[in-house]
Amino acid sequence: MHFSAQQNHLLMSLPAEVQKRLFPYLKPITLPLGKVLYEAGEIQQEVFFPTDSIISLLNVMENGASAEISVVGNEGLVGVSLFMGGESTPSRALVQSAGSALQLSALRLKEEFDRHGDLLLLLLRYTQSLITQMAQTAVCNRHHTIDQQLCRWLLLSLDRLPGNQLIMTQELIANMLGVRREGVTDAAGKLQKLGVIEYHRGHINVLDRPQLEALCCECYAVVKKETDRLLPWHPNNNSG
Amino acid sequence: MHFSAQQNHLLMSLPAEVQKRLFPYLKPITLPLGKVLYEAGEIQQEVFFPTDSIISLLNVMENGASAEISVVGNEGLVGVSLFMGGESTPSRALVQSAGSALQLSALRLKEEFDRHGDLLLLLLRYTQSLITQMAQTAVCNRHHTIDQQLCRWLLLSLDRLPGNQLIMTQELIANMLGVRREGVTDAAGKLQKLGVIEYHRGHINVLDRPQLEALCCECYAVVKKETDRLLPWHPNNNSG
DNA sequence: CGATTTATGTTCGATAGCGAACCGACTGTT
DNA sequence: AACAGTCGGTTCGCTATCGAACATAAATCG
Repeated sequence: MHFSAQQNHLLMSLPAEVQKRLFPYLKPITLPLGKVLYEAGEIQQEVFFPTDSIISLLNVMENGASAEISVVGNEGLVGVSLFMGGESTPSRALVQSAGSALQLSALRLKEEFDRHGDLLLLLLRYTQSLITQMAQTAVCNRHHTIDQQLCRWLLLSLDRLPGNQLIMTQELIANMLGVRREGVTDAAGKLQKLGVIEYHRGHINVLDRPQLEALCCECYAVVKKETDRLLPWHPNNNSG
Repeated sequence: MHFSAQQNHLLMSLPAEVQKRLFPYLKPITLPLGKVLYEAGEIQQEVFFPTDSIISLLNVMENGASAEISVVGNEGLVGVSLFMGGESTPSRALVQSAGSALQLSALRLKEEFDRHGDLLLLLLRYTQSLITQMAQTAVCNRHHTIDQQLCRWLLLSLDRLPGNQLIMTQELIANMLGVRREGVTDAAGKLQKLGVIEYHRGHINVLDRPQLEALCCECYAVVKKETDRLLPWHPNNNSG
């Protein structure tokens, strides 16, 4: 295995045979914060398997207001519309946490997908977990306070990061949640007073994850439970 | 063709060969308002192709509050998790407008799906259009007023109905949108004053659809445009 | 027919979040 | 060391929506 220790769960779940075919075409890339992997409506030429980066899928409105509809980390891939058949989507994919990813051309992905083997089954299940996340985001946007949503968002990010620190300003979080920056300042202030997090100029440390989960709405748990069900993470432990 | 004139677009788009295989197994059923096609988390045994009914996919929260995440009419099918691989989903499918549908057993659907032919391609594209709808619902919930959302909801329903009338109380609409009934009363009252709609105890008549579209947020158009792109509706006009 | 249920209308106060403006403090640069 | 830019904190008034309670009229049913 010639890639870094931080790997992508989807890729690692595949049988050795599929890996052998795909891995030569995976191109490691680094993704800086804020990079746009694809714009709404743009024909996508590649998919991206994050390894230690986090990508947000955002819907952007005419007036520029935005809202995150799902998050992708090393449990998934960016670009499902390629194999779903649409080739593009009305959302934007934005790097939310800098890091690395493995890039694969649309051509190679489809070649393997069209073999109708393990990759197809895996990617369809992954897509269903994305659907779950979007649906729950819709509900959360309707019913929950900024405070709760911030907790959800922190937990989703934390799950996709190695440590307890996020590099993320309140302004950026506000864009993701589709709320004002002041609203995030307020919510984050409360969490800091409670000792749940600690932050300083774009660095957020989560100090008490259990309490964060307690303060969160049910949406995080619903998504997590369903994702774990759909994608029980068992690396295909082939050493070859 | 031995079914009623009102047909399902997905089924009609399939090549004659696939239709020949599937149609013998389609079971016509009638769906009364309020019927639950499946409950959250329940293993699904059938999929449903609405012909002149409308089904809402709802996420229901612990406290009973709900929100519609997408709508399915004769352009689609209910039960994507069957072929996506999850077998169940955390949402509920509820009959929003009484009518008919064609029911197909999971077994038969999967049999055809696993041939990796036209049905697979079609259903994946349809699933992508569902994803679009959910994503836009999330954004709409975040950024738009009840007034705008009611317009969106009316348009989505109208597109899936033959005439201009909806059988639907304000209470039920409120459940779909995840808002209070009073909010819907208010919004509907405004639309009636403007002469856009006319309603009376559970019956809503849309009088001025162009104006309804003008009052609506962009979300309706985004979803419609993308759905038309993904599923250009060309019936396979075989007379056999 | 009268009684009950259902659908809609109205009001009241409370509150979450918005938009705009402004400040101060920290950071990195030259 | 001075500066500009970034990040976070605070304030004000405003509006959409909520929660609750109650009113009215139409539909349904005994």
